Amino acid sequence: MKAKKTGRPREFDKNEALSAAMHVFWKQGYDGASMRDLTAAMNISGPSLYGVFGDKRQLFMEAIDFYANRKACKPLEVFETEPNIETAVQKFFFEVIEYSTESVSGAKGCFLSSCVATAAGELEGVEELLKRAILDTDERLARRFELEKARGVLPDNFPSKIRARLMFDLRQGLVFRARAGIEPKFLLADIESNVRIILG
Amino acid sequence: MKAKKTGRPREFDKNEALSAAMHVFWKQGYDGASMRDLTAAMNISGPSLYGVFGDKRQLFMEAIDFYANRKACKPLEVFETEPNIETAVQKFFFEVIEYSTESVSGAKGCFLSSCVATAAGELEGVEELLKRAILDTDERLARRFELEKARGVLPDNFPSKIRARLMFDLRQGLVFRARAGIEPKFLLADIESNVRIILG
DNA sequence: TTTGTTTTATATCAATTGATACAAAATGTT
DNA sequence: AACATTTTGTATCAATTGATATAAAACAAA
Repeated sequence: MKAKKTGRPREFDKNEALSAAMHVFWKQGYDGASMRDLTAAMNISGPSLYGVFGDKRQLFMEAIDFYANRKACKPLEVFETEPNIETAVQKFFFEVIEYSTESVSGAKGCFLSSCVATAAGELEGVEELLKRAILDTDERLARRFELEKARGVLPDNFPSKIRARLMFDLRQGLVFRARAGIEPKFLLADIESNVRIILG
Repeated sequence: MKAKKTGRPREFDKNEALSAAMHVFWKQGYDGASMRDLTAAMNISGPSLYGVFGDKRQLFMEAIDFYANRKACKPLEVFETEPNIETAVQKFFFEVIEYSTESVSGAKGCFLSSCVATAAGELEGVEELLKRAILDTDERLARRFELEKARGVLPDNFPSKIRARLMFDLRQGLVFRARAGIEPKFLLADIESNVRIILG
């Protein structure tokens, strides 16, 4: 698959560098993240960055793709693997709160909503990537609901697509509040009512 | 109230300038909006801007205050004045979709979520302003529900606060989707189900 | 008119921005 | 060994950034 290349071998892992870059963007925004901030966090030199990623915009686009397609967002993963649907919805929200409030990397909220959404206003091509990420997520969520309908757990008239969008939008509210510094305990308090709204 | 001042009179309206600045921030983000972008849109010179607002950060903070406290956000206004509660909720979402998708100023989405939320990650004092704006909105929404309970329109056990947060979070989902370029017709399609979820 | 005060306009500052030129270093190929 | 290719590190570029110095302009008070 990966052709052995000639020339001096790269001394860093591309995905690790991408992840580091994503967290800088996540915390500081696209314009707020300088190339020096980025190279420092990625632990590579300027020319190395440009050599691999092209320029700042392309690095950003790859970071979005990394987040949306490669990283395997944990809330979604949990939602798809937890056997019981009610628990799955619970855990989904729990994981959302977990990752949007942990300030280990200093980046609160959600990469898509706190960073990519802002950049969508001025950076060519970003809006389309964001739109695709949203619609894909809607569909992944709906797919699980459909599965539960087929298994007879959810009623036949369960509106999977509407509830999937609802679930995603509620997530949006959570990460927004997290970004604003509202404490996790307040966010956790609404999980149960959210679950009832989505499944009920 | 406003003492007559000596010296050369100001040649521009502060609120108009603030509104213009807000729309630039809205579209381009805090870091993406240069002082030159701002002065051009506000139609004032650099030194005038600094003379009145101090610096870029203070201008931004005033823009947030302008949006949250002075501007009288139209969706909220409509929600509070429409007599019928069901229609009020409908119109609230309709207005949200209206202002977040109209690209007259080129700024889609919501100022708070597409711009302020990003800046909250790095600009001192912004997170607190954002938090206050969210909690205040929660309360304004809940107040209307409480009013309807007192009037006997909503049942006594109606969970006003929870539904207020739910309503605000659904709004968050809408403006996020709007920012991503999802067409208004798709957003409008979910209004009815949103209304039923909030009041039902 | 004179004085004091505030705003305006021009011009420009030092610092930071995204991005490169260049040569040395490290590999595969011949 | 000699060559081609790719990456790395240093040093630096022109352009843009947020912010000012300066003096003329426009007002009120004396």
